[in-house]
Amino acid sequence: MPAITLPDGSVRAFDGPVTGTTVAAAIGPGLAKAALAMAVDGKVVDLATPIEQDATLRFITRRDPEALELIRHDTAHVLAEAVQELFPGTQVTIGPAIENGFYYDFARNEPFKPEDFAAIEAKMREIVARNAPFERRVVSREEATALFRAKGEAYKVELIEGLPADQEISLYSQGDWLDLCRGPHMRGTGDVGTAFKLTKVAGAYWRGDHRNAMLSRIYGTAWRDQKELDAYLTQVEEAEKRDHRRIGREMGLFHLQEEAVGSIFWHPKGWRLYTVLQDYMRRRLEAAEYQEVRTPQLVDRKLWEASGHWDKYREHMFLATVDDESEKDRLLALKPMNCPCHVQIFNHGLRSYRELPLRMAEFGACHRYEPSGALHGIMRVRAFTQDDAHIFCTEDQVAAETARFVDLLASVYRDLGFDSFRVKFSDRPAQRAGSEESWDKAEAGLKEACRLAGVEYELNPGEGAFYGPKLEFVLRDAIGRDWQCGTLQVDYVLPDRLDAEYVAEDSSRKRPVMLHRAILGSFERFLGILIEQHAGRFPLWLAPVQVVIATIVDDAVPFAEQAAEALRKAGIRVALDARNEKINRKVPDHIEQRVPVLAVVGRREAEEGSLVLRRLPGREQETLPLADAVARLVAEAMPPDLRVAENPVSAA
RNA sequence: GCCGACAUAGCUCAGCGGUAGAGCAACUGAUUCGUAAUCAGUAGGUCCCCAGUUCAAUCCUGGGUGUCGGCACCA
Repeated sequence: MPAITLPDGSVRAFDGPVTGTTVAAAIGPGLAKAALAMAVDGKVVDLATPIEQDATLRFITRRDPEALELIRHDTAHVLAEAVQELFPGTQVTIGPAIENGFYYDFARNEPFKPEDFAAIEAKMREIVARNAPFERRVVSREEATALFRAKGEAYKVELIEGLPADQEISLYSQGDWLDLCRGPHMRGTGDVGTAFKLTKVAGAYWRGDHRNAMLSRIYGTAWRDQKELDAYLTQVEEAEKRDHRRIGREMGLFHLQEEAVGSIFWHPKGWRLYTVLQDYMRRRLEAAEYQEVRTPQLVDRKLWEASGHWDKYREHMFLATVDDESEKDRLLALKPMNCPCHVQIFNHGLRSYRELPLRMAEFGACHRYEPSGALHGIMRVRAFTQDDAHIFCTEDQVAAETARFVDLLASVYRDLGFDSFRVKFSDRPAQRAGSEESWDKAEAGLKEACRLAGVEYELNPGEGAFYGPKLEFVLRDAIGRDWQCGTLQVDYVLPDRLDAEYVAEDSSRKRPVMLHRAILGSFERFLGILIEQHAGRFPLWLAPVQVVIATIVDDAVPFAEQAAEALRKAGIRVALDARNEKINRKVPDHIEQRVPVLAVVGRREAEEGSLVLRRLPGREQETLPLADAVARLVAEAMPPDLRVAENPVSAA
């Protein structure tokens, strides 16, 4: 006699087990029509699932948040049926709902092509129109295996065999077609609707393992209705407009070419942006009591053998030799990391415990031979510069240094326009250096440090560095994408391998602990993120060109030059546009170039010695005497770390 | 690295088995103009590279390189 509690608190009793379909019908025809699935005691299940005991029940309609996942999952099933109807012999594997859509992986000798989409989508619409009910059936393991084996679905057989012994095996059919699936599903294929679109094909390894067969994956997007689909497609277009590669080209920041794959040619404007960021970081590090160093690019393999890189990461390292008989036995490697070199500086001379914690920073230029398929604009390159530092400290200092670092990192992110970040804790990976005891110690130490620093994290098992556990700091950008930037890694291994030591208070020799840490990660990657975050319209203090002075007539040029000089002397990055073009033309040109401030000078301004300031792409403008304009812009362009506090503490 | 697509002027793109075209940009000239693209003219190409097929290849075939979308990788 189940008593069913509805979201409004009302209770309905039934004589025996009832399905959601029955309950919905009992409540009203409108609901019966709208209910796609239901949440029983919070768990989403098919509407046709019998409810046998007292429960709370909530119906899921198209407007509920859960509907999207159901729609997408069902669309994946419809896709799979369509594909098997059109391309006999294709095997199905898995097809989950994902953010914004779904995919389905198929095993087929010939991969699908985008040209196939039109036919597949047409068939999908046909299947949706059939509105075959999704019917769930629980079968025995043997029955399921035999069924899929008979259909020649080797991957499904493998999936079934991999399921835990106690797991129920369910099949979902839609008309004549059927799939191994956990569910839940909506009532029938008609509930999918028509707001879906196949978006791309891609290869994907079976079970995500590169040693396995390559499957053919079809991606799609699916929404409640056409309006949502259109909105999504528009949003994708907008995201493309922020692509750092596109903006980099449009603003003339950098370029890439095949003679230096994975390395960036920074153009003057791009390099200005880079150095502005670097100058800022340098000030922050100095204020946080780091000492900056610079270490070699080319280092003998001996050091990499000692550090352990030669063993574990040789295939990612660029090697260099000299074509000279006397050098024939020397093999150099471009550094992929800075840490071994920093230990060399630490080791140069006897260190005292009094020097710890010793924070050694370097804007370290590194080279790594990344797989060709991983390269992506300036975000994933083979030559990059880390805002790297290593903190040599005692075990007791790890917690305080972690807290200190997290404070610095949070403040830097805030200054750069990112208000929140997530922290992931990555523990020991399969391939690693160091003893189990040292890993136990390092992991426990870092967790304790997080606790003391008040850092909340999510666990990221098996993703630590080969020498130690790490914290990863993940930023979310303006359009909701996540970027892993900062990192903090605890390392007991490298000091040992490279024999770092200091003289302790009791005059014994002790090993320091090393904390590897970065805030931006790499300048290249971070600048890519920053470009996309701001869509190229940087805050004034970061903009490569802060002000353009645009003239209206030639008579205004001498004063415009004078004004440019005044701004330049005041530290403003200014350019003069004295082209023989109308102001009507200059305005859109500089909007496209994402110049933050346009200063217009016509005959009138030249005569009275003023500037008309206009914040692009806005339309408002104000006229100021030159000196006032300079003062105003200087104040506004001040980097956040140099700004005078809003409410300065008065001197005692 | 793997699967697929793509590579034509600085940029965006069109084109065709008979050695290429537009718009914008560039350059020259005219215009001196008041806030979202002034007018006219000129110049600009190894059609990614290397082979092959063909009387003839930018186009067809094969190989390579790079880029793009995924997958895998990311110390």
